[in-house]
Amino acid sequence: MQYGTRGFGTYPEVTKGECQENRMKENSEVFSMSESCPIRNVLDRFGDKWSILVLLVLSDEEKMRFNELHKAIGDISQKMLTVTLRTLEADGLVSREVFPEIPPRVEYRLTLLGKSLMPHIHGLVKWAKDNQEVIVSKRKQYA
Amino acid sequence: MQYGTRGFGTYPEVTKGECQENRMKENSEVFSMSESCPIRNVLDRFGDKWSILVLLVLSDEEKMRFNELHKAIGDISQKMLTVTLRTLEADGLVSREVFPEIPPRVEYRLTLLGKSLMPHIHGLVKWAKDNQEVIVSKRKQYA
DNA sequence: CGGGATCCGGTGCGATACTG
DNA sequence: CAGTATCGCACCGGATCCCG
Repeated sequence: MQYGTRGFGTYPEVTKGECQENRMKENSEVFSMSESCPIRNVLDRFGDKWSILVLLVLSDEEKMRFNELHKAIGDISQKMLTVTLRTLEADGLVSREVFPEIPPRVEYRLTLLGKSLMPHIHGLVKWAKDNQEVIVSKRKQYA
Repeated sequence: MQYGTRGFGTYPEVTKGECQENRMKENSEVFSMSESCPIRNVLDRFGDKWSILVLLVLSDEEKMRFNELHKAIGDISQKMLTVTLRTLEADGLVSREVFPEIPPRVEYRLTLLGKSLMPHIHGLVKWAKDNQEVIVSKRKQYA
């Protein structure tokens, strides 16, 4: 996540099909547009292990504390929860509010940007629910 | 991908919020439902580096050969393209048709199941296109 | 052409311990 | 409570070689 250019960033090229900037003749080399390729940006962001899960959990509580998130997800380490939340914060998907109390309290919630993403995530999740049995059985019968 | 239970599989628990099977009182231990948790299944499947990209490329050509895919994506290694295609095939999202010719020809295309997933992927991609500039700038201004 | 097999480095991520 | 710091390793994925 926080390493290098973070995952996909290492791979500068884009797909011909979707990143239309460089639909040239049909030249040999597709050249780098990594920063501006939205596909790579999505995949980079959500290809990691926990982001979507954190977003999902946040999305049906609206405002959660660190340990609430931790318990809700169950098997994420503190480290990865922290890292994931920081990344989501950096991307503007999640807001982090610190209350100067003792003991400390920190509240996380989705930003508007974050909320605007959720329908698509939920779409995926719904699809997954509808089709997981088929997929699991297909996978089994696949030698 | 092909290791162990493949990525997310290693982490058996589920989220309380979405995998409703185990909304118990509020007991300490959420216990394993990995096989039946659709969220984990989605994330497991698409959390990898290339699956979505391959699906996207396939989705706007309908029928592609191995090397076409390879060129279209540009920076994927043969190995990962093979592995990704095999996984997608095992899951029933992509079909693989071998023509017994010389030189050999193999055609990949989305299955109906695969096609049914694409709207959601495209939703994500559209969101990414619409919001990437905001995100990139947010990330920069984030110390 | 469309892969499979093997080797191997970088890193994602968990476990553990410590702090304000 | 909400983290940070350090350590270690599995595993992801690229490079290379081979094969029908």
